[in-house]
Amino acid sequence: MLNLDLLRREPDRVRRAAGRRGIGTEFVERILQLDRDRRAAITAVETLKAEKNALSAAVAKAADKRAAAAELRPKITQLDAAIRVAGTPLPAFDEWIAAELAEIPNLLDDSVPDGSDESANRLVRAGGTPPELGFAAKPHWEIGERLGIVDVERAVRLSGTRFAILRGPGARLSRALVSFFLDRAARNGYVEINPPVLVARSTMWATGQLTKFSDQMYAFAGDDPDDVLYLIPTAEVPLTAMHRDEILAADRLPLQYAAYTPCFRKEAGAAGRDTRGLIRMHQFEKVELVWLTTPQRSFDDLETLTRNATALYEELGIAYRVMLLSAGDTGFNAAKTYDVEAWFAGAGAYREISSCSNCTDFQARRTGIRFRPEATAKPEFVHTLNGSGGAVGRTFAAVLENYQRADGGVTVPEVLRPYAGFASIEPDGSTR
RNA sequence: GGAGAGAUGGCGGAGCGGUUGAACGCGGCGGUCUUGAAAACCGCUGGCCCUUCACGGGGCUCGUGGGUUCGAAUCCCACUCUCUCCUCCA
Repeated sequence: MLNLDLLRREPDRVRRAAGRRGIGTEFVERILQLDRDRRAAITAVETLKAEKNALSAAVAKAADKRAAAAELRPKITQLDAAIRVAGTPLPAFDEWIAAELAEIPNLLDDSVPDGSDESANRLVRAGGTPPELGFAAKPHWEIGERLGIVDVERAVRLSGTRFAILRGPGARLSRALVSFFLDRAARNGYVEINPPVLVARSTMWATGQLTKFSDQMYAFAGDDPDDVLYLIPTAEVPLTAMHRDEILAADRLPLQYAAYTPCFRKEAGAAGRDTRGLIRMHQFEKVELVWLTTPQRSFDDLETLTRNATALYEELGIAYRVMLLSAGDTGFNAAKTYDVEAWFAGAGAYREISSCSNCTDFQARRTGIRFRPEATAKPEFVHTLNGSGGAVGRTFAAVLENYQRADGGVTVPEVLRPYAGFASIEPDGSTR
């Protein structure tokens, strides 16, 4: 949610940002007008209330309270009526303004390049080199099925499309990735969290997901319509909302959290995209990294977070590149986003594997997470960052594609061997 | 699912319906003392909103929403949440 104060002070800045994202700017004047009307109403109500309070105080001070009260009653009755009339439009103003404000995406950072879509994303850096396989690379689903470690057919029987079963060494390799990711997160100072994956509606709203992923989320309706629980589309939701409505001590910042969770997305609107393989699932696992930090350092922290993500692929020996998303491609909550893309030999392309964003104070304002810069200072909103520190399914797929051998077997990247307990998956599905 | 208890500031914990936005303690900040620190002592210390260049002024806020009253943290109603016990369960 944007700061109304900012919109009052720098409406042009808000208009410019909205323009860069390719959305209309009429809302700015609409909100400013509502805000003017609202403030006029507040002033009117409060003047009347002050008058009334003064009368009550006079009663409290009077020697004969009963008599004083009786004498002032008509005047107070009159004021009550005036207060009611003057205050009537207030809740409506608040609602309208909040509703308008809730629909505005975050302001973009100046470093975000112009552009309406991913074609304008800017390459920031790249690491590693795609492997020279010397034979026709297969897509991961073919490798996985041939080895008997990925079973899509039976998963479809259980749950429908966009589900997969990992089996034997496949399941084990996947678990090895999880341990590897979590160990690296711990090494980088993240506190591991095991959060609920089912959260209340208010939590979803607070983290800005109801606008962003509203048609993406699975929900369980209870008997009561308000009694709804959502399956998280990312652990960003519980990790960020954990400190909801808190005022954090400045010396506790930054807080760094890592959580390994399943994630659930309907993938509405992705019909026909990535229908094969493990890239786009209704249920997938990842390790999510979240920072709660200060405005002074949040953009530096975004660099650190992004490096935490890319370091994983360096260790795994998988080529990657970092893209700075253009204005039009940057998500609702984010002021700036880097996508980390890993090389997929079977696809012969880089595919998104982590998305690291600085949401500045945008989510914190909705979530009510603040900190006190100095012991005596007023609380300020924290800045929140999030990014995946290991997408399990996609990385699993990338390992199969980049480490496939001519004979159909797969070599396990060095760093994963201690976790997996084997160094390769042989063509017959055995491990070695 | 059944029964009971409770919700007050960063934390703990008081609070006859009337200058109580809230005693007291802890914590935090500032000061005195000290070479420095500790201890001791003194002072300050919730949040949100409107208004003001500023000083300041005003309003709201004791889980949430209503009600009674000239006046509610204190009385009434509803809701939400938390805790304890029982039941069930990985």
